Amino acid sequence: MVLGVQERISTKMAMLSPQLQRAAQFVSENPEGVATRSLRYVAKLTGVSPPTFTRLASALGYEKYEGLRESCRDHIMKQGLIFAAKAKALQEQGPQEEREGLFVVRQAKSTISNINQLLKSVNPEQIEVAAKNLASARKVILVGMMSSLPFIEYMAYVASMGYENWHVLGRDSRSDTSLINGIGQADVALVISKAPYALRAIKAAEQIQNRGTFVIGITDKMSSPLCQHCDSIFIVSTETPQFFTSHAATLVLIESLAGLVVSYSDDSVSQRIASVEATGHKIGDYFPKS
Amino acid sequence: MVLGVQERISTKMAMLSPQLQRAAQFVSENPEGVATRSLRYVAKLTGVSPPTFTRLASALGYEKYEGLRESCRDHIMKQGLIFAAKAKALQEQGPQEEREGLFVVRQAKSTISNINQLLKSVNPEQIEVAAKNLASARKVILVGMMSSLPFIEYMAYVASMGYENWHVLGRDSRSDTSLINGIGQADVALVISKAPYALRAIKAAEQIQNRGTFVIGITDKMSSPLCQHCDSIFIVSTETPQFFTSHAATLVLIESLAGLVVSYSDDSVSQRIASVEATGHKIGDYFPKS
DNA sequence: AAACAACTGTAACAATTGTTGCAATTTTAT
DNA sequence: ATAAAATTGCAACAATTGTTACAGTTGTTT
Repeated sequence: MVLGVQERISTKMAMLSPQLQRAAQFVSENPEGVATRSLRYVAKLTGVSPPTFTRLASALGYEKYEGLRESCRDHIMKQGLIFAAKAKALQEQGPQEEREGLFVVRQAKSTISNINQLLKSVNPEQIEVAAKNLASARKVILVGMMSSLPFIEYMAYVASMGYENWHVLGRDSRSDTSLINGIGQADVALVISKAPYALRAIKAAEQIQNRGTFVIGITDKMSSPLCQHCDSIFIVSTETPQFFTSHAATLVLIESLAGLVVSYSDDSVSQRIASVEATGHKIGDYFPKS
Repeated sequence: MVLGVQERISTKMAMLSPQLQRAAQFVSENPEGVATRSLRYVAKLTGVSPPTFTRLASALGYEKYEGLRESCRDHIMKQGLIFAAKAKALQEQGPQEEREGLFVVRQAKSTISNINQLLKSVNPEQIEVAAKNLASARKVILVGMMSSLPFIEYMAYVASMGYENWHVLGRDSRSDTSLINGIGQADVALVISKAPYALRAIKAAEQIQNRGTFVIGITDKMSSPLCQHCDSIFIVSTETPQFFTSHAATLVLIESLAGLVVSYSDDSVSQRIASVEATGHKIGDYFPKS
């Protein structure tokens, strides 16, 4: 079988010179451009000299540049065919269709619809207020169990780059009690709970609120037991035609919150974020030069 | 508004000379060909002399042949944007981009665009194959560090309801080594790594692949260092206008994968999922009557 | 520190491109 | 039937294309 452009690039990318990598990345991201425009034009667009692309072609195992271009043509033709099938699938949308290949399309569709619903139902001001609260809190408690825990941990990870006072509750039960005992009115909690609602998350929200702490909740329905223990509640749908529920729309809200929190913080926070990443590079946590 | 190729052809087709009609028909049926190949090549394919196409261009109201070609390029690009039409509905939100209250909207917009790109670029068959591999693997190793870890853990959580042979690598470094040593050709690994790429994730993928294990990768660019250590790679964009990157589109892919894996499993798996949840209710993990 | 190899842009190149003038052919009008 | 008009392909053209040899630069090794 003949290899496609993308395969060739992903295999050989590592052993290419800097400029060739730059060219390769462009080809990988704009195969239509390579297929439809001239070498010189593409070179100018990439900010690389024309010969670089001739060299890239032979580095990828093509005899001439025309070979690479031919591969790009193939790529867009194939994509067009696959795409036609996807588009048709999207139109059909009949519930009788159990075709497995269109799984992603269905998932994507329901996610987009969930996101739209989030936008319609949510009050921008409410997000602002929540973000301001989180940014100015003495301590932030993040609560999430079961399927919600990963998203709480994602939030914690993002926050950990800029803040040191964000804590996750739910990782292990022993430390949880002491954490709850230490909080008060100056603190803020963010709780995520989706059906089926983890009892511990609801109980935790209740206890935290009883201590006078401001509780922000993210759940899936107004009828969720979480609602009654929150000072600010966000409803995000998790509906899918699939077996499992989808948390993608929730993630959009979380990412928005995280972004806003940073924007409400002092410069010291953004500086800390930058330095954390720089340190990571120095220590060798990250892959060099990307 | 500027007219497209197809419109121009359909309006003027009747008043064209025989040869020009022949050429026009070809253009109408193969706009990709016109966009990607040379005039002379297209002429030979159509069985018409080269000048005919130059004349067709001016007959259709283009200044030069390049104008016609440019129109064909547009036509190709448009195809990829059918899904993006959905996103257009969001843009009616207005151009007051600077307002902070629209943070969610911007986040939502870029997420939807990322999802669209996922649909465009991903091959349904490839997902099917990956899911089948995961479903039939002796052992599944999940790898993710830094910001990707929460999503790996989410996948692990979902899988844990139906399978017992899924393991997360990266929670602590000690158990990792022994885990890697125990794997072989019958196993499958799923690795997620986004820029900045965690060195440990890349190294892990490398080691795992060296042991003959099938490696499925999810990353953000073809130029990612993860690519070269994967047997199957998915590219999902994380672009946002914001400071942080967005993992929402990645989550859509993960959720699709998870759903497909279950659909490829025996009934025993779905039964197990049901019983796990039932047990959870009995033990009191979950909030009653939901 | 010197010698080496690898990388990359400049400039000249041969090939190929799109275009146009012209002549041969067909069509239309008288 | 004849002339005029329109259509079409051939061939020569200028422009642009992809390629290659060369030289300056870089970073590496001895």
